[in-house]
Amino acid sequence: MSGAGENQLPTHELIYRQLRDQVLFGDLAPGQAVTIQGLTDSLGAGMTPVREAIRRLIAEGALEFQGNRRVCVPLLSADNISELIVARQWLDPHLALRATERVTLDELDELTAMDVELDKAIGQGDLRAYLELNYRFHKRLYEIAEAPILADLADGLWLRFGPSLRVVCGRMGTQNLPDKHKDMLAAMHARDAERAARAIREDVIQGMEQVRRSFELSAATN
Amino acid sequence: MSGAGENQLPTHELIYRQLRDQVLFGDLAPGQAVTIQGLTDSLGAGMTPVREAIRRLIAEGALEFQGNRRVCVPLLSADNISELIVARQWLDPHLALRATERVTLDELDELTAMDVELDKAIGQGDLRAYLELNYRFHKRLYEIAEAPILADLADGLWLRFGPSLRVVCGRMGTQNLPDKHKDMLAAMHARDAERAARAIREDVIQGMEQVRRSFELSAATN
DNA sequence: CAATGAATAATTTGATCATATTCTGGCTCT
DNA sequence: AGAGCCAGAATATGATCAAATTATTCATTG
Repeated sequence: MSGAGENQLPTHELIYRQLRDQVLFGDLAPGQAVTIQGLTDSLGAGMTPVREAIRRLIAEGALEFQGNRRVCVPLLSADNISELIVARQWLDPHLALRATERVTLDELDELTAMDVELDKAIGQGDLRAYLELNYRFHKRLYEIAEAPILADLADGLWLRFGPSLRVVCGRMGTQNLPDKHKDMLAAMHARDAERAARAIREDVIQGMEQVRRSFELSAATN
Repeated sequence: MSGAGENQLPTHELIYRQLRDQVLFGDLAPGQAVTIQGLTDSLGAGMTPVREAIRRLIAEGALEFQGNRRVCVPLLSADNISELIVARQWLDPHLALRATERVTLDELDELTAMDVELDKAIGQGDLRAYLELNYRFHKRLYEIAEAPILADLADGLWLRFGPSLRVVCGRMGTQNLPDKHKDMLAAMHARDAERAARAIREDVIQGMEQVRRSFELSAATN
């Protein structure tokens, strides 16, 4: 068991992760078409792995299959956004509560370090870094909650609003981005699960309502 | 435009649906291995469509990828079951509440008819029919709620406990299966959304706790 | 005569399959 | 029991066929 020269992941897994990140961090715009042949070219892989990655992302709601045989990045409706808000408003606090009951001091340090990085990204106006770090912060929280099924559900929601989030943040700049993480980390330190859950709930609401407002604005101007 | 000889669905979609039903209604036992070549033989399709169907089901949590290149039907742990109970206890009542606000009289008749069929299946001890009708009843409710994302989440949970549910019901017989549907239908008729939500919550708890108890028993005897 | 529209041709893209290659797991032999 | 070999299954590629969208042409009309 060297652990060093371990086999690399299969191609379809790599393609999946690349495409997933592109959706999650808004490299693909909402409504944009995704073609198999386009990806075989741009990612330099055969069609079988690409097909599998696309099917997976469709199943997760990250991509949309359009009746005919076209695939695209979903364009959210106002109702969709409301649903996402409702779902996250329940899932995220629930997971934060569980995480507070289970978190170790090492993990708290880890989360704190991530939040420092996050602040740095906001300060530098680095949108991509903000999106990535913010996601990883929440994702780490899901893991600590030790509820793999609920974590899967919460994780899947990010894929659905990722593209829209990028658009919204691109318009508003990185200054007034939500970050209630400090409240939450303090609550976790104090082992006050209820307060941690409340803090996360506010973080979620603040971020998601921004998406909703931005959507309503763009709907009005169009 | 005859509309008669419309094009049949693509093979990968057909394979997906067949496999999905097999998982959902317990034709595949928990822990059972699922091989690509086995399916190409038994379903008479090429490997590409089979691969795509399997990836999709893995993404939905209906199948499990086991590190190496093996795939199997997931074996639930006690913690997994607790998570599923928590998730359904929130999702199903929420969707029932929305459905009550939107349901038409025709749809109520439709649900009532399904429940009659369900009673018939229970009376005849037809387990497969019970599982299928019970699923379709809840699924129809999800559709009526007009919340596609939340419905997707709820729908995905069925795939996770489908195999275990079959095992449990097989052990207990069809007599004391949960069916709080009559309470719920009455509440929907009266447009009492809160009561409908409570009824569904009891239905869910009753069914899922049975799974949990059965799991604990089998864990104790093993 | 210019412009619009339908019908058809051409190109692009998706779906499926057959085949080659690689890796895992079991079995045997020492 | 441990190392190496063998069988079988999964991964990945490219070719082939089918479908859909786009481009083009021609006829008809104002």
